Amino acid sequence: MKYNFKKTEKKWQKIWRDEQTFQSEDNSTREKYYCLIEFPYPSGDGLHVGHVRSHTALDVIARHKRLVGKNVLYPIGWDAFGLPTENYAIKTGIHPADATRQNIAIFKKQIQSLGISFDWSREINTTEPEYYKWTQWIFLQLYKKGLAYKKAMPINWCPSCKIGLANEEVVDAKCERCGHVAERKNLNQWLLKITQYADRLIEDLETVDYLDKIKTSQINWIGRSYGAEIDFLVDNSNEKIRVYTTRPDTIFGTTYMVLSPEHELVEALTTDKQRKAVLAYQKLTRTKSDLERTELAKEKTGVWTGSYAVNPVNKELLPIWIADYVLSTYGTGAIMAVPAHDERDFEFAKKFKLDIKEVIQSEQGILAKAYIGDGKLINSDFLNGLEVEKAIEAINKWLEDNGIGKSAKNYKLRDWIFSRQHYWGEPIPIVFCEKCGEIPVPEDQLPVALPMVEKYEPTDTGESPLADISDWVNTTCPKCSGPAKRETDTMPNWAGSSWYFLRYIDPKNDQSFADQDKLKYWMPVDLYNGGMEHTTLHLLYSRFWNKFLYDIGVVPTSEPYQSRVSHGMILAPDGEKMSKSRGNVINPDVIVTEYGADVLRVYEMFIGPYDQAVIWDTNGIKGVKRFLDKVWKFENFVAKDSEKIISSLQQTIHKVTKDIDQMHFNTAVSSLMEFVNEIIITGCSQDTFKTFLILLSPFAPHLAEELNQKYGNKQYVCQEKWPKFDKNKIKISTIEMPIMINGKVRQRLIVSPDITEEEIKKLVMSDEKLQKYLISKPKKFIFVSGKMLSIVV
RNA sequence: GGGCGAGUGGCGGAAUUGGUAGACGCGCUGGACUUAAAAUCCAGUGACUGAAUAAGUCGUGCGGGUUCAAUUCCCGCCUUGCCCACCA
Repeated sequence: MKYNFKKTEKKWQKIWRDEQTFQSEDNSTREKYYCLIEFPYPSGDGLHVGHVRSHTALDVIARHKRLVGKNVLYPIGWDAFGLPTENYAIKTGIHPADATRQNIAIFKKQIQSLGISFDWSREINTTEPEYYKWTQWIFLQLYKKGLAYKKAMPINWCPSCKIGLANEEVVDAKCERCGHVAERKNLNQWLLKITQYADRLIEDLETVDYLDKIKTSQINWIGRSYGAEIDFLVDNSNEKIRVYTTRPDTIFGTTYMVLSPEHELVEALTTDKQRKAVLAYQKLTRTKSDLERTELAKEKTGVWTGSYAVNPVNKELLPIWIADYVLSTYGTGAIMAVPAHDERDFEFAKKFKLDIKEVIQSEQGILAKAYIGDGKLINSDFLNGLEVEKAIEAINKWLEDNGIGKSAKNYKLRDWIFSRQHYWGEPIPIVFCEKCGEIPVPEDQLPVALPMVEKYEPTDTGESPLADISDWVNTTCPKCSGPAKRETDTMPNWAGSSWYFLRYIDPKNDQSFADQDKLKYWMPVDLYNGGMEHTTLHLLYSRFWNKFLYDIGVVPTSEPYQSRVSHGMILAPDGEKMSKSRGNVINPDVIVTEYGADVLRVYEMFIGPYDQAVIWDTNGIKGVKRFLDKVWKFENFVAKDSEKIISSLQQTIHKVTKDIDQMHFNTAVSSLMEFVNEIIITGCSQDTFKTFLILLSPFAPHLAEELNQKYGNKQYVCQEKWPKFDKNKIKISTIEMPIMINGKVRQRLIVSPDITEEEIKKLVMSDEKLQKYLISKPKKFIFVSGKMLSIVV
């Protein structure tokens, strides 16, 4: 009888749903296992085969953990605020809330057709007031602790999306969303002080188990460096310039100073003679987009202010320049330039014919390029003869003793720009009162709900569309009850996803974001999977929020995720990224309809190493279908298993268990295939076949359940016990042992696996084929028990 | 320019405390079944020499090295993917 996958898959999905088979227990004495998949953004495009890959992979793990007796939490929800939905609303007039609802319904149906064992009773949605009430609540806690503040600042501005962008959202100087070149614009923005957590975000990585490349990318993004801050007095003036440098040891090599064009001292330091040039340069850099600045990076530009600074160590006069290769947002926005030992300074000095003074001994001629390596200090007075490391210690002490500077550290990480001038996001719960100023909305008035509107178009002024809704904007001050206005900025996409893993633990709680006892039981997340594209930002932001919540005593662990893994992308058959515009998208629904969910699941697990990018191959699906058909049609049952089958079963148990643990799903599937190929030939007992069905069930749950039932098991496969590997049951009577002569395999002998060296030598000496190689006397035997024999003649 | 990773049959890929390279799957070739096709089943399938299921040579990006033995370890290159790029 042919396997009716459509009927069977529907049948089991209904049973699982009706009986709530995969619901996690909150008050359990069993050991917990929390596995988390990044919740999808319910876009209008529907589910992607990439979603299927990661959701299935963690489903295999979740199902396996249940079978070994763990209380598993494997939840799903929707990260539904965001620009695409808002843009869709602008285009079609459909309210974002309606569009979101529709998209979620589609995603949900698609995911459910795959038989993923999510606990649907915990489904969450970041756009529901019951959810974002708590996102706003967390913001208020940050605000209370002084970690949220408003500041006028130049932001990256996308003139196409009409939205402020965080540094992280500017890619190649372009808007991450639409690709339009980003500009600079001054706006009042909310910021979160993530920089205050920079050190802990680096150091606590030692306590978690992430892939090394993920840890590295977190560390690089934070970009901590150690150096010194040094004050340089300005000649004929009371002003002083503070610089940050990682190489204070080279201070005697300073030949000029550079301020960023935006630096606050520029105006005071500019002489009348230079004023015109300086103003022109400032204007030029202001209008330059980031892209132009990047593209022109090779060519250094700058202008002299007309002033000089005094080098504190030797009183030399140093001309003060402004140049846009010095960034206003990093360090102090000013540098001491040491062209002999810094590539950028060298380039600048060459172009403007400034002095180059060598202070580190090197073999190379300094005229060709800057020397940035180690060596002994020269031309540096009291530092002469010291190695770089020692010299840094010495100069730091000198600076401190003389009150001129001190050692310091710096980060590339900036505070997180948290404002967005858009409609479809969480309103920031702050009001502005004419009398009382900036007032947080009291917690009992949360959520500050998004008002229903007809128009979502962002304004050209940069204000949020919410600013146009006077009914909503005008409110009363929670403190004095006088007239007040609401904050009209909304939160970025990253807000709701920064804490969703906590909400799954207690999704219906209306007293707090989650119950403390439940949090203590479930946290931290044991396994977190997501794409590489989120390993810097989302991971950093959510770790920051969790640490903050830990500090105020409302979550039990400092780190939210015990381990983090990432999946590779699925590329289209042409080797390109799947995209609508290329027309090479594979729709998972089509595969499910044609072959069934189990085939799609097993195929995606078999397609290649989980952490690597793979190319979709429609032919590969046929192979998986053949495999599952063979399992369905299997009927070569025998009363008693052969020794060979008993051993093979144990080896398969061992391999599949190990591979699931290590996320080597492709080789787990291939060992299941090998086992089936074997029992088709030799036959196996029904018990052995049932054990095999348990091994298969995480990958092809519907088929495994159906066959399990067919062979009379009342209990579902998903409620069985995972078989235990028993090494003692493996009995191998003979092996093929290769005999190597001078490094080449010349013969293979069938022998017992525990043959001794003496016995195998005897066999070799009497072997006909080997005689011609053994005419000259063997010098050396290397015998690896149970593996091989190597002979040197 | 910097950081991390990857290069194995016609294709996706397997194998690393150094120990039979090419598991498993696709594709391909031949055969069985069929009026025919699809599906299914059986056999074969790294390259080369060879009538050969005799024997042998070569073979894991390229060039060296260590070793009885290297896809695996070391040195030097090439190619390619991803991430970050004026961070003082």
